[in-house]
Amino acid sequence: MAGKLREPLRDLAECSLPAALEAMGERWSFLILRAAFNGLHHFEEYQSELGIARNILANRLSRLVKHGILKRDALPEDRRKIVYRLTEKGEALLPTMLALRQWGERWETGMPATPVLVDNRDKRAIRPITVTAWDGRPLSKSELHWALPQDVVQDV
Amino acid sequence: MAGKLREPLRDLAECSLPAALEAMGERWSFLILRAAFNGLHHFEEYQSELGIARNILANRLSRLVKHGILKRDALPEDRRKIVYRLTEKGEALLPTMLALRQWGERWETGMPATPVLVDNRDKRAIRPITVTAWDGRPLSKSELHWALPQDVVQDV
DNA sequence: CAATTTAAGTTGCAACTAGAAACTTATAAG
DNA sequence: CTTATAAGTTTCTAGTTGCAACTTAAATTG
Repeated sequence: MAGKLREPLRDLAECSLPAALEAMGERWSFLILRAAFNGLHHFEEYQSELGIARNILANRLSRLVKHGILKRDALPEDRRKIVYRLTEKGEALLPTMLALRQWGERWETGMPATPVLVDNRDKRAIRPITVTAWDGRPLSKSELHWALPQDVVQDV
Repeated sequence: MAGKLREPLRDLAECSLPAALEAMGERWSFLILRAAFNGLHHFEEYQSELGIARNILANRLSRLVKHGILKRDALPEDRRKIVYRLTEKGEALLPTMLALRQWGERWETGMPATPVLVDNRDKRAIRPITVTAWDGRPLSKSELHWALPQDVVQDV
């Protein structure tokens, strides 16, 4: 049975992927989030940098805020200026965003990553996002199978 | 400068993330891909399992085929039956899909993963998808910064 | 082999969503 | 107190989604 990569799915709808997509919305949400990871904070910055329509941007920002991915605050020194900042929940999307970007690099654009994300300690680029074993080994599809939680060896 | 997670972006449009999203399309494409990872292969399987409209399904499948994420073949023994199978490029989306699903588990549904992906060798669940250092250490946001490729210590 | 069933789509049409551009509102600066 | 700026909202058109019914080609049944 090992090596067969088929999830024993009861109900595809009862899964966290649709829930995640519900929160993210779609295409523009990913691009807004990416811009947020890159330090953009203001409506006009997103608008001019992404070239998104203002109404769609307003809609997506409020959706992301509603889902707790971004938080919205007016600056005390100039209350016209609204700062959008990633919450902890929003920052937790970094692996997803990087995985998707790396896939695009490898399979769509063929471009090497630039700029790259670097580990402060050893000053080396991060390792590509992969599925890894408990001990850190990268795993390929043939080394994996799906199982129910109760059938899995528990962490220590 | 360390600890500042801001990508020095020249042009947000020249990035692999939009390219990846262009290939994926949107919400339904993720859900179709997920179903494909779970061993679904036929039009009617996707249709009844996902509850997607037939025209949208046809549209998304042909988009995924056009982008080389799925391949489409008629079975020799019954040429009515079309099999959609993940290509190597499609399988390369597994880390992205898992990362997004894990995020949904942690931050949206709160449900523990079930079923889980297991390493054939040690029979343990895979480690959550994270950003990892060259040597396999998981890295948090504060341990990372963006840099240009030429400024990064090269692999060996 | 004609009549029926099945798998995989298409087509038609109403409802919804995206997008460009002009307009509004609240605050701040001169 | 007039003008400028940031962040939206409105309006209107064009495109997309989704349901239901229809088509097409291949297989199965009588």
